[in-house]
Amino acid sequence: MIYDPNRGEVICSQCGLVISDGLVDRGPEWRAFDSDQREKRTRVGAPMTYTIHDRGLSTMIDWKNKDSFGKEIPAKLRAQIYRLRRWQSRIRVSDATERNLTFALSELDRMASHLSLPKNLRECAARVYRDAVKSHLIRGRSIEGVAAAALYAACRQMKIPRTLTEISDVARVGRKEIGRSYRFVAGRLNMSLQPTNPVEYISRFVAELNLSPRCQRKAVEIVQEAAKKGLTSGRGPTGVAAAAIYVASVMYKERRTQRDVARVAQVTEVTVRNRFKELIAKLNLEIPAKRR
DNA sequence: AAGACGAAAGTGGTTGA
DNA sequence: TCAACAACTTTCGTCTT
Repeated sequence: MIYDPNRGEVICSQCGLVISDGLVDRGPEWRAFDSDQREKRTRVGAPMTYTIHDRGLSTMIDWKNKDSFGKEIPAKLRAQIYRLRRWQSRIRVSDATERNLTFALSELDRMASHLSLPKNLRECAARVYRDAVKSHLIRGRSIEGVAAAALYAACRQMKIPRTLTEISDVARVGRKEIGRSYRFVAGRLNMSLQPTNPVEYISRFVAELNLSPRCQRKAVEIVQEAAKKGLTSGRGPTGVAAAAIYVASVMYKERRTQRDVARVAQVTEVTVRNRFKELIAKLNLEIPAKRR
């Protein structure tokens, strides 16, 4: 058997069969030209991240009383290590702004977890929050509010939009305040704040309603047609998405009630109806006669 | 009985003077 | 800064399936 570290494969030396691949190379990522270099260049630490207040660059001292070889630390040194740990944690979150940042980022992570948002989204939100702090935009606003706003902004930037209502459900502040903070922060940071495309919502809503993929495709198509006729401008994107999905569900005889569609889109039935009426009027769509 | 429909009054935010 | 305005919501009554 031969181990090929460049490919991460274990290969049978007789026949060339790949026995196992995708192995993690645990060696150093540097090339070493002599034994001296090989000893110095070892693995580096964890990647930098925006979601930890010091970007994950500070030292951490483990709570275990083991040294780096896994051996027990003699009792004589325990007290010293203990003091070092105390100082380390004090230094890590030294002043008030650091503490606030720590709190905001943990809050950000809590909310993102509740909404099961991907990690890169959290990084993005953390970056937005840091920018807001740097530009002194938190003054007069609650940390929770700005954190929630940063999350909302990140969702829109990453094209994985969540509604303000969804954010406020997991936030500790009301929807109004989040909206206000968002507009303020996004404006001052001149982020690209284009209105959300209803299409971005469709896949999520469709999934929640257990509708077929072709139904989803139809809904997207309807929204695009509606956009051409100016039926989307000025309207709430969730309402438009909801109506399109409703129409598509009826067309393909997978009908969901207006109430259900309205619920997942977090709008009222009335709004779904109004958008629905506009769609069938201006798009001359034919709804298969009241039959299922 | 549940769903669809529509009218009327209220809310929060934008716009234009 | 204030009033007009459009979109959306809430509530409620009526009609349809």
